[in-house]
Amino acid sequence: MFMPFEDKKKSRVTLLDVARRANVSRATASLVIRKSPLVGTETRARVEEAMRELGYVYNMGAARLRAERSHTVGVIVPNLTNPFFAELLSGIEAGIDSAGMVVILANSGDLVERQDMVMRRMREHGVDGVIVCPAAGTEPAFLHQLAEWDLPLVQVLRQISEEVDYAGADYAAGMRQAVDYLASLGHRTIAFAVQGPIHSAYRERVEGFRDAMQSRGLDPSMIVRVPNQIGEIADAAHLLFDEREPPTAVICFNDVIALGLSAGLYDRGLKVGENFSLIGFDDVTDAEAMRPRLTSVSTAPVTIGANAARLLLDRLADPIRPARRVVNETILHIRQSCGPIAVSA
Amino acid sequence: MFMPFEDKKKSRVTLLDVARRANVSRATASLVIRKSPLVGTETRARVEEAMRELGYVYNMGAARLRAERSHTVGVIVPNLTNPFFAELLSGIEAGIDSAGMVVILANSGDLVERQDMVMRRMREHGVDGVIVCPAAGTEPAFLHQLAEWDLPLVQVLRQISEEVDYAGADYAAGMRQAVDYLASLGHRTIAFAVQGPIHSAYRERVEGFRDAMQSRGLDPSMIVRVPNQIGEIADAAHLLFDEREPPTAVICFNDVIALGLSAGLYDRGLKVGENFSLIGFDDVTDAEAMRPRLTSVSTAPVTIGANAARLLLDRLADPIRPARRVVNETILHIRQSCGPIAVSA
DNA sequence: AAAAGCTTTTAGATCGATCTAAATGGAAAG
DNA sequence: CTTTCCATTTAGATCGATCTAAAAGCTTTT
Repeated sequence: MFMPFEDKKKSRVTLLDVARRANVSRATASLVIRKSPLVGTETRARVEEAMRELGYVYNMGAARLRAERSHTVGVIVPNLTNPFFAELLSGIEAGIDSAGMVVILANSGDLVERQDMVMRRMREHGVDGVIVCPAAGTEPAFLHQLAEWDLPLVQVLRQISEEVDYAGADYAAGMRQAVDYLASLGHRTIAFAVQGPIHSAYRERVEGFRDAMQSRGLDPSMIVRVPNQIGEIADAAHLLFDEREPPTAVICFNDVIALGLSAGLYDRGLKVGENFSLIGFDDVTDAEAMRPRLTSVSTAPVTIGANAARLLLDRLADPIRPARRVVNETILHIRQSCGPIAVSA
Repeated sequence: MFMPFEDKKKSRVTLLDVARRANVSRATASLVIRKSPLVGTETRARVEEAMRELGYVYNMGAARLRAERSHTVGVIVPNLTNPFFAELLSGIEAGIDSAGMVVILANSGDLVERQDMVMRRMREHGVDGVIVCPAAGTEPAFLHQLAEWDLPLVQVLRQISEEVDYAGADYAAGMRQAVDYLASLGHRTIAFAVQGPIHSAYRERVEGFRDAMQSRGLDPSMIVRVPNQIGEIADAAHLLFDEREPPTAVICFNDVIALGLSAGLYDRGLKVGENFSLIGFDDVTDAEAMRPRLTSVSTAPVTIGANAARLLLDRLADPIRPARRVVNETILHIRQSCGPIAVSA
């Protein structure tokens, strides 16, 4: 807190200053910092005391130069304003932080060129590894390039290459849960409302929907694209009823769509949960606060983030172990936005 | 992309390698990287060519050690799962990124001890400056300490010290806008629903509410605390009606509360916008998707983040200029959640 | 032809840690 | 009393850039 021996305007306190004050060598002081078992108890105490007295601050930059370890992890997300990614980031940050490392954050804007740029920056900053939710359109070559450069890497949420660690959720199973639930309520014509750029998580959800529908003998072709702006989604609800045979239920690609469509259905005088059924995906915190409360497939983004952090830390500990996939189970959180077909008809 | 002369398993390409290949000295190569006007055009081209051929990657860590500049900015937020902070972060990241610097992110969890810890880590990593939304209960001494350490600092959203740069919004004016609007609709008994830890932004809103109410001769004492968990807010709506004289309108501390109370009022059979009026604060993207659409005071978190980034960059350029405050105007975004008192009565 | 004034290039020290390989001191073994 | 062994400690090189101050090439002026 106070630094009696520091000259205010003078340069920072270095390890050498600490060493001198504790009557040891620079090397010994360095060992103390790194908690080496080599130093004697009495010496260690003296050095620690000196550090405190001088208000010493470790210079990570200098250490990194020599030790080739920066205690820094790059995190690249395609979007920060979406609460889903914010929760993901929160999980990653907590995991990385608890390992004594820090997160260097970057936003790719879901653009591969920006992603290239940002990745270069990460390399320049000497990150020990990178957790990336790959921008839509990322080539597998991109990830392999990084592996070539010996940069430990974890993919999160979206999967580009099988040969690289991956943390995500079982979107296809989540879709099956949603379809099964609606089918058990008697629904036969079910729409799927989608949005945004095409990437692996998108395809997994679409294919999960198709498979689940087909395996029950239902028509899986009613896939409707809605606008990306949340305010415009409500006005797109009419798209559902332009179909030959209008659906009695809709599954949404994410909760944002569910929120928007819920408003749009309300505007059309439909009562969600009574004469129309709606299922969201992701189960963000708002789902609980909607009326009717939104039934949603929970993908637990914070947990996925924590898994990604774990994967990266493990990878740093063992760079040659084969690639691993950690796929989180989804949970269908049943609330009030779905009802039996009988009532709808 | 390809590195014909690199030995795969061999150590990284350094500036010296580049210099040798271009037949110049290390110093000249360094000048090229830093875009110094001193080097001749022909030489510059030769060096850049060599960098490309060797697949050279700048080592920021080494540069920082010598130059005392890390091109790194620390950002400390109290919470990442709240979409409001995510949007703020998005604005900060964009601003910092456009200056060619990167963001080191940390989460204080709104705890001063964690904030101390995290701040130490930032210093160890040699950040050039810090943007912090101070944890509730942060002492002014904490910020002054950092100034003492010559660590450029910007406060964002919450204001602890007048002597440190600050970016925020004019919460008090926002409250006045809300109160004035409701008063113009004829409301006389207006409640204020609050939540969360006490900090400057909290106090500014509460005081703004009090002042605005008092200056119109209205009773400003109906301040109700609701739970922090969004799912529990709806059930707390009854608190509003436990008052001696139940309010006809409520202003919410933030949109999360508005969303929750809207649900709670719905559960009680009240029609928001018809026989009860509701105003949110922050105008997050969800406001547009609620039904009825939420009238809310916009605080534009992305803009505040951009302002904070600007302030820090300016401060880095001129460390001795006096502290500045950038306070964003709020805008009352009128939608459908408020109605005239006549209908309510 | 020498001096002066540019522009461009460079050798070598330097930042603050870690690492290697060797030195030191004391206890145990011969 | 010397030798061996173990636990500590250390001097000095090193990481890869930047910085300083001076040198090397050019023109232009005297």
